[in-house]
Amino acid sequence: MQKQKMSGYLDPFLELCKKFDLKITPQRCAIYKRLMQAKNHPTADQMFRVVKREFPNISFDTVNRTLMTFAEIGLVDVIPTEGGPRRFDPDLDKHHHFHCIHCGEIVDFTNEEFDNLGIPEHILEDFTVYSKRVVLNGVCPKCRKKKGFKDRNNAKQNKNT
Amino acid sequence: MQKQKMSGYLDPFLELCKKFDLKITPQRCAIYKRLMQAKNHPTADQMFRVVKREFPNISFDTVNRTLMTFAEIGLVDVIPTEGGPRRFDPDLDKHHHFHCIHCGEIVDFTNEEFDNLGIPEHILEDFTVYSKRVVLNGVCPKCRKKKGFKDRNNAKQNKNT
DNA sequence: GTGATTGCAAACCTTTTGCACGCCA
DNA sequence: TGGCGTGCAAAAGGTTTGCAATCAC
Repeated sequence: MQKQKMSGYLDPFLELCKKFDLKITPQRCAIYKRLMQAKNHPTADQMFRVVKREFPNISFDTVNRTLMTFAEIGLVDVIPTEGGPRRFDPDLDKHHHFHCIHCGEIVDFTNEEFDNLGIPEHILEDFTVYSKRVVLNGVCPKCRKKKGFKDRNNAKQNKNT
Repeated sequence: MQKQKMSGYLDPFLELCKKFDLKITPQRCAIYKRLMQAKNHPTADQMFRVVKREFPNISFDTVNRTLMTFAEIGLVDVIPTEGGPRRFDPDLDKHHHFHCIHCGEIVDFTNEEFDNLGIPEHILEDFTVYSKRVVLNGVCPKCRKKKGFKDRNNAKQNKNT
């Protein structure tokens, strides 16, 4: 009966599995379920810890491999990061990223102007484009407030005062 | 005399070092020099191999740490990647990235419309923005041509024919 | 002279790979 | 039943850290 109650939100997942000839396993279902609830671009390890709570026997590899599989079939996005562990983005709606070069945090934001950007013709001729995103780099509010924060554009401010 | 000949292109680098109280070491100069000649977003390891040719004693760590230092002072960009080694972008001019989800290649392109995008007011209020970049995700021409390439939007195309 | 920088080595973290067993279709 | 998927373990790859020696200022 659990299965029937859950079938609703699992539908798009089941469909996609069928489409790509992926077997429907309890592990994959659990990972999908938690993924849809996830906020803030979880890493494979974070997902592992969450899923492990209701699926104690699951291995990290399964979670990691499953997430990669999900990425391949377009169920999640893999977020480019600057060196740290891979991050997955379950939010497939249009949104953009602000990346803090200080703490590494990635903050989502939405913006219609960015959404409506056209993709240049000469790109479309040669490339198949799946997604488009504006990425801002800088310093987030939290880091800006930190004592001793050195603004890149204001180096040696102390010396010049 | 070598030093005098080279002082020209090193000038902006020397200035920046002074600005941030960084000591000017032969290692840093060599890395900077090669970095400015680099194409295609080198990794720390690639930079290490190149610099090593004219500076056989240099260690990987020095190259890696120096590149991170350069990134901190805004001399290079760190390119977000999806899992592989960190990549550095010495091209600070406005440009945008196409990322191939198949081979991982990052292709630069320029686009005026993208360059002229404004940054939303509500972002500017809370965040300090250093750079803005449009990132496209998809499949590059090389991968598209590969035999057996599966279009994400056309799974099971063989079965449906 | 002094503190930043370098080179070396080990530690650490994450991802990848190989393989036997088990489960879904 | 057959083959994909899982779990375990080891390996690989890349980055970070600690420290002593060295070098720029």
